[in-house]
Amino acid sequence: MLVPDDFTHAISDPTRLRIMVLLIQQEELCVCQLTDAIDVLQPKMSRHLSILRKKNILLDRREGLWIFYRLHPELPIWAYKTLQALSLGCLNHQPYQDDIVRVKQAVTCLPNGYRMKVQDES
Amino acid sequence: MLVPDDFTHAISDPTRLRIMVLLIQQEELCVCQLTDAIDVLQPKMSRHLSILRKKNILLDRREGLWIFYRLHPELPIWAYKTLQALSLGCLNHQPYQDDIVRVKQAVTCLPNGYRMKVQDES
DNA sequence: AAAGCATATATGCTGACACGAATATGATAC
DNA sequence: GTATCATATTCGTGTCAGCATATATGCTTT
Repeated sequence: MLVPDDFTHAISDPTRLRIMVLLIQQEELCVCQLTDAIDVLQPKMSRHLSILRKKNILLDRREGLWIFYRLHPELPIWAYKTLQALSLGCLNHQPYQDDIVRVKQAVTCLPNGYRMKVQDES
Repeated sequence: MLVPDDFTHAISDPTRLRIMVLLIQQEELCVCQLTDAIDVLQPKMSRHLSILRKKNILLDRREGLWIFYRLHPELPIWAYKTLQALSLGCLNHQPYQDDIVRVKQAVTCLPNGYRMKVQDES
């Protein structure tokens, strides 16, 4: 079960906080989308996701080549509210604002096993 | 100005989180009361308070021998809400529950420059 | 269906760096 | 001088990034 000390440690790393802010907004994202949005090397992303997963803060789901991550459905209410309040502050700052923009422009994962660059929507 | 990364780092240390949970509930506490409640060595307490003070998360005020700490009045709203949500979770766990009990039993700071052990209220 | 290849993700390992604990010392108020 | 609180130093520990490599899945070809 998630305890406050584990939770605060988990979100104290800048990369992990960026992941959490994205997943509060985006419901579900695969590793490559997160890697593109936050612009880190893939092993680094994978390691941080592993930490969040092992603490039952994130839940993963495999679909073909991709592994999708989302907030753990049994995340305690206090933890969820903490994330909400925190992300409120993050959305006024960088790099969180740009992360949101980038994740929407990031590649899409397709059922046929390929990734597709999203076209400019304007 | 306080940014999310600094804030999450500040509350990621167990001792500092315990301090914050106490100060969300108790308005204002002096160093010796905090030291008694959390039961750490005084230099350790002082160092963690210094970190929170320098980040404008806590504000200090000297009164004679004692230095009182409280939440910084200009703490951003998102940070305050984050602390509220977090402390909600902490109050279901140890050592936070006992901290509250101990801080109420802790010594009182008197205007004459001495400390007095609080009598059992029961 | 099996082999070979490409892509997505995870993990061992290592070096660099940051952080906390404890002790001792310094500063301020009375 | 005594009490409260802050700071400096040392030291051990933990953690992160980056690289190399391993694993898993899905296509394609035969």
